[in-house]
Amino acid sequence: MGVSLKCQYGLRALYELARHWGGGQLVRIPSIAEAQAIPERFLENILNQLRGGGFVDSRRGRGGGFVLARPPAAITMAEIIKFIDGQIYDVDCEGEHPIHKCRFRGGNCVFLPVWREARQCLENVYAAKTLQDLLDAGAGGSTPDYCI
Amino acid sequence: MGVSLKCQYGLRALYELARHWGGGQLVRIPSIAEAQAIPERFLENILNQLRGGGFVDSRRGRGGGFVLARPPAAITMAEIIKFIDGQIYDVDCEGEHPIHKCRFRGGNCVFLPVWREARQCLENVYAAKTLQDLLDAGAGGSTPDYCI
DNA sequence: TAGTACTCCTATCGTTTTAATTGAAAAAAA
DNA sequence: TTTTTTTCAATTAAAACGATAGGAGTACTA
Repeated sequence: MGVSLKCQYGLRALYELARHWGGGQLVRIPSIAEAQAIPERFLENILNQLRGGGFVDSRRGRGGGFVLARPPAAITMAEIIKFIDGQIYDVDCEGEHPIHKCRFRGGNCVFLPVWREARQCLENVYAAKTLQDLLDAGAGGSTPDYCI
Repeated sequence: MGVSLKCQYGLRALYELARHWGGGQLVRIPSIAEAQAIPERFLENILNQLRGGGFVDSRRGRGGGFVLARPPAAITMAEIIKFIDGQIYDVDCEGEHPIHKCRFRGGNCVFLPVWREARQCLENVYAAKTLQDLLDAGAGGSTPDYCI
């Protein structure tokens, strides 16, 4: 009903990579998994998926690991959530259910504008938050951030 | 990831009842189900639940049916969604997963403020929309509104 | 060039949630 | 008493989600 746990894991993983962004240093899966409390094998899947989306690069073999493919300031939460969950907020008449396609009923749906407004609202929030912003927000804290 | 289908049905049903609000006239389940394209027996469950929440009143037997328990202007989408889905937007560190209780980690969670902002944003949107507002919005349309 | 430490890929599994169905039982009017 | 309607409780069906598993591939090291 909000952001899936998988997506939260993805965000946390990317945040962790952002923390090691300086110097292009590679971070290994077990390291990320431990730091952010993510099931290791599951994280593997997620990072793999993120790699396909151009969010991270990886190197195999000894000394391998993952790096952010772009600078933290160039990656927004909106992108990440859309990529992993498919969409930020999914309530629309253009859904799976044929009957809900009110787009084809003359545009008279009473709820459609509301869903649109809601979705837009969330998009604005998430589009305004880059990994760099999170990094800056976290810099003030004293203890490591194990939470999403 | 947004509003559950059940909840959308609930909203549509209440909207339909709002349309018949004048004169306190009772509306039968098959009538609502047909008008809003909702599975009849499923709608039964939903209306029953809404009855428990004080959203609708009902009368059994011949000539029975459902009525809105309060005027349309006194029912917001936020209330309805919270009642049926449990919450409007559920991404928080105070989740089921013990590790996510960052509330107890000194309040240093980087994501928590973002989730809060997102949730608040949605709440504002839905709290501002009463059934009466939807009614007004729908009044301009020419064809009946079968969509949520 | 063999070994080893890692990532990569794809498939599957189990649980939970959600959506929907079913079969009666109670109430109220005719 | 018969019909029409809601009410209640339980069950099934389907989908989404979270997680797991096994092996294949790649790069470094000695």
